[in-house]
Amino acid sequence: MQQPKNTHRLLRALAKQGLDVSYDNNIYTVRLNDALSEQPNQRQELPIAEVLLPPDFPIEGKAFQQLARLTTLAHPGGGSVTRAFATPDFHPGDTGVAIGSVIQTEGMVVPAAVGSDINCGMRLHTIDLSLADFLAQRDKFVALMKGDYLLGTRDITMTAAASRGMFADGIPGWLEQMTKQPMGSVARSDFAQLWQEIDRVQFLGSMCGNARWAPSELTPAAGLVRDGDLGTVGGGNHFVEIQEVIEIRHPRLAYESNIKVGQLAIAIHSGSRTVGKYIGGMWRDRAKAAWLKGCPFPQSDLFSLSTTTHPDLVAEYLEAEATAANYAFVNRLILAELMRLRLREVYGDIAAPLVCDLPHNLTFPHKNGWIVRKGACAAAAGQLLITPGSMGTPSYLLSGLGNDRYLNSASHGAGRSISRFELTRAGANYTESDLGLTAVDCITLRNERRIEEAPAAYKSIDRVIDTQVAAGTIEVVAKMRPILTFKA
DNA sequence: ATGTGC
Repeated sequence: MQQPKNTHRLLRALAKQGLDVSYDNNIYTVRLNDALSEQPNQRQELPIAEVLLPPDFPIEGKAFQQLARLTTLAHPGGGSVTRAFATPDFHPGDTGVAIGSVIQTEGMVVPAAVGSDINCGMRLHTIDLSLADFLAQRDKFVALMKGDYLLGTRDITMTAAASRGMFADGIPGWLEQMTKQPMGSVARSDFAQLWQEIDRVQFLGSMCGNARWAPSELTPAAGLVRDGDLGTVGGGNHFVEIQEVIEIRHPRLAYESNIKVGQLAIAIHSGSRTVGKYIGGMWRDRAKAAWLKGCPFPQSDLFSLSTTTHPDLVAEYLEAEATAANYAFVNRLILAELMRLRLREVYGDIAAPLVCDLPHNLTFPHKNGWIVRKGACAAAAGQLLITPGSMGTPSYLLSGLGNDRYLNSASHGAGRSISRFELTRAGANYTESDLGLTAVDCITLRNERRIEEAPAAYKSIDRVIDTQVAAGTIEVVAKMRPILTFKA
């Protein structure tokens, strides 16, 4: 495929900034000139970043710049990025890391690359309920959900032992204590079913028992803990949604997950809320404080921790990250549970089994080092993953193909094309129909949130998926359309 | 991402 003419000028502009970008068959290859590298003159050959992007997608210079910088990170005491890749939904990030970046590291971890939104991820359940039956009592359901999600009347109370179990061992640690002593909004949950569903939570096993590190502020020694964050979706592109399966493309995998055309589903996009912000922020600062004296700071402010010079801090960071990740796994479980309990209240004793739950913002162990996925899913062979569209557009259930060239990774969303700032700045006069909002059934208390996340602010999810199918990183299992969205 | 912010 030829590089389109309109990108020529942009590529030349990037070259002037020190970025050499070449294009071939949907793949942009990015190199940094030595002057812009984080380690000028220190490394013979810098790793190359590849970006999987359809030729007609807008090239965002800032995102390319951020990816290139991330790719050249190295620790003066040992450790470096060895490979990098970006998914088609990649776009600039606020903290110097483009969303959709994937880096492979050896001998170091990069807390600031994971950032605050530790274990942001997706969860999908099917619901045994027809669309007609759902819509018949939609308003009653919405009224109940407004209480849970938007007005904060939910009650997430647990023993200190359950809270400690959650941080240390995630869902199993929390369930063990909650099964003994059910309380709060989830007391009526079917705990036997929650135990059975644990196997469908991806990567949870690597977290269990790894989170020995938890700040005492988060883990009271005794008494009852009333958690204000658990069971809340959070802002930005986070949501809870009722969807309808509209297309099956992989019948066997769909069948194995109880997915049929016309099937309703619950999709949840949320993370570790303020716990991740607290732990991510703390470790960004700790990595900076531990930087070797006399060594120049990285221009990007992305400080790594080296296993050569600070093995104890690397281990402690991974434990801290697991602490927040476990919190996020339980948060998504509780969000699903609140939804499931409300559905049962309105529609009777309907089943809503878990299909999968997966992180897309985390440090994953890989060979002798790690793969950091910042807004990207693991896509090992046969692994289910979800790429949600923007508000009002379809989501995809996918299966990984284990494509090592692209670091076994896939997109986590459609990718923003218009910034939140641009959409809400004074003088911006977008109408609801300009933004594609008129046909979206979204329940939220603040209309600015709908505008910031409008369909028109995002790239085409269909193109994002098609590009990856063509590249051989994923196959499509099913496609879902949104029926009803809840946002904070 | 974050009860957002120098």
